[in-house]
Amino acid sequence: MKALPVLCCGPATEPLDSDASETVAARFRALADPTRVAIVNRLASTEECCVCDLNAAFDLSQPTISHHLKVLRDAGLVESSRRGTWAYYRLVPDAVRELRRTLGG
Amino acid sequence: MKALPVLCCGPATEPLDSDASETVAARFRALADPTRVAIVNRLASTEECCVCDLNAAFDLSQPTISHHLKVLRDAGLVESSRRGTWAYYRLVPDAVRELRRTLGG
DNA sequence: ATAACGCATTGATGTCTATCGATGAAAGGA
DNA sequence: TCCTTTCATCGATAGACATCAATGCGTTAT
Repeated sequence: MKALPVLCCGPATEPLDSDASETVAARFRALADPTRVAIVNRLASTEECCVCDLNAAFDLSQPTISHHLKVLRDAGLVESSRRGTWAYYRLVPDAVRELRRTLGG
Repeated sequence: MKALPVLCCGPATEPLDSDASETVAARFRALADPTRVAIVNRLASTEECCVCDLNAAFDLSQPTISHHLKVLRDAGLVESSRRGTWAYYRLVPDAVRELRRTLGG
């Protein structure tokens, strides 16, 4: 999981090389699906959430939710920990902040 | 081109309905490609740019660049105007700000 | 020990998308 | 008028992705 350039689209932005563009695009790609946006949205106001709740909240199969969580994990936007049988997911606020900062401001 | 919800991922975020999630995801999807990130990056520091310059700057065919510009236009992130034979593209700073705000202020 | 539950992974499938060559449309120049 | 340039659109294709059923694995309950 590579570090994000400071700016991509804000005023006074420095030119990105193609590698940096790919890194930024990869981060946005993680949020380019409505289900993942909804998952992140839920985690943003829930502190912590077990997968079973997400499975219940979305009208999608359990493997599909698991897939989306993996995409978000690989992007560094969420992190998880197992406690007993359950897996709990949390948002990584720094990752969101970093992404916001990339948009300038 | 729908309006973006105020927040999707910031602290104290309100729950998004599935329609709002799709709207947010669509905006991110426009930036989910390295070429489009690079185009937006270039426009962010160039004020205005004709398509011919973009064609020269990227190692991609002219139809491909044109396709990416259409995606960015449909997302409201850029706008264009023709002057004579040339088409000039500009960033829409408000769209970028709106997207940044969605990530939490 | 065995059944049941929670979650991840695998494999398959249909859809979306990035890319290109070919073509079209509009404008300018010879 | 005809040719050239600039850009958009069309049609085709290969690769990526969202989705599900089936399966595997670890944990808890009976």
